[in-house]
Amino acid sequence: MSGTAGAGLEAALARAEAACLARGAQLTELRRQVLRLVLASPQAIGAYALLDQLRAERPGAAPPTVYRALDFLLEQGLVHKVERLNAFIGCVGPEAHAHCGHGHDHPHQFLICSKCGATAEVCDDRVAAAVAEAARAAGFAPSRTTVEVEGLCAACAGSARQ
Amino acid sequence: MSGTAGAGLEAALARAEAACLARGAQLTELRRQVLRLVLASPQAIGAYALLDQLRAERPGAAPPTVYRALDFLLEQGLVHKVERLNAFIGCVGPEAHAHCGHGHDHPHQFLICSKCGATAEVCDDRVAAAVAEAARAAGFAPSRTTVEVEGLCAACAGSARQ
DNA sequence: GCGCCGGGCGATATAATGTAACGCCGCACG
DNA sequence: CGTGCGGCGTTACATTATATCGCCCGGCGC
Repeated sequence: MSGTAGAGLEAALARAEAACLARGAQLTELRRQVLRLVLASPQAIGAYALLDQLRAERPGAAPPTVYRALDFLLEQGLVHKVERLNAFIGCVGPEAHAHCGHGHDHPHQFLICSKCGATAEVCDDRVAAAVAEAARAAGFAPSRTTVEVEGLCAACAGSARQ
Repeated sequence: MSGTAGAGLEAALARAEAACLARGAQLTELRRQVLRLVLASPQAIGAYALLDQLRAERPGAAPPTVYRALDFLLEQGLVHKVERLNAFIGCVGPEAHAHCGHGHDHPHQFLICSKCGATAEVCDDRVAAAVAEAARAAGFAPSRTTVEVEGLCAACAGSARQ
């Protein structure tokens, strides 16, 4: 369900490069490698799984190596963290959201399948609006919002009698 | 902001007891102790902080001690986990929500103040509905939902220039 | 009574996730 | 040059969570 296939991956990396360039941020080789791994993963991937894969290209890699790269990618909105899974997932692409009027810090929600583990990112403005309004009603000034829904994805719900 | 004060704490424990009884679950002494500590905390509290406090009454306590109790309390809906903080917070009370038509697995959202750390639980049906609808639109069958908003609470936003 | 069984828990060990701190290196800038 | 700063290697450590084994105790059937 997730995971950016083949050529799409290269395109996504190119877009990421451009986005960073436009903002004066440097997508270094290490960061690009980590981003590639995250994007290539069909599911949300943990930092240490990422680390294992990274070591194929970069034998000396240690936890800080991958966490620093992830921090950068998170700041740039190129990946998101799925809190419920303590795992990371590539963002569909900030510019993919540009068309709906959002910047690189766009609102997003996750749908996490408890059966197959697939995690889909959706971008529903009504959810974002409802959350923002509920917060304001409580006198709260929101900065960042996490919405994660666990359940059964269409494929799993359809293909299985439980 | 959070934290069930004095007499309210005892009342909440009594209600928890009754809720468990009604469902055939046993609120043992250990579980009651842990619940009391969670409810008494003014903020969301980590498992290990809980463990430290628990050891005052129960010197031999170890991580599994507190995690097992927390698992039970989570299942019973007596506490919630705040994923962004890896911490736990007492539920306002399932029956406090009974009046708005929800069971012990009621929808809820958290407002987490980045300045003072206070975490407030709110229960907004419009948010829940928007999330449920967005999920259904994607062919997704939701079971459990996490909504956590980080930002500035009314007190911190009001009292501070920054 | 006696034995069995299951839940709750003590206790030890270990896994998984995340950070702090130090220092090197390369590069831009004066 | 020298100076500063960002990126990264490296070591050590902190924090969060789980696996496993085994005891005890209470209920239940015989």
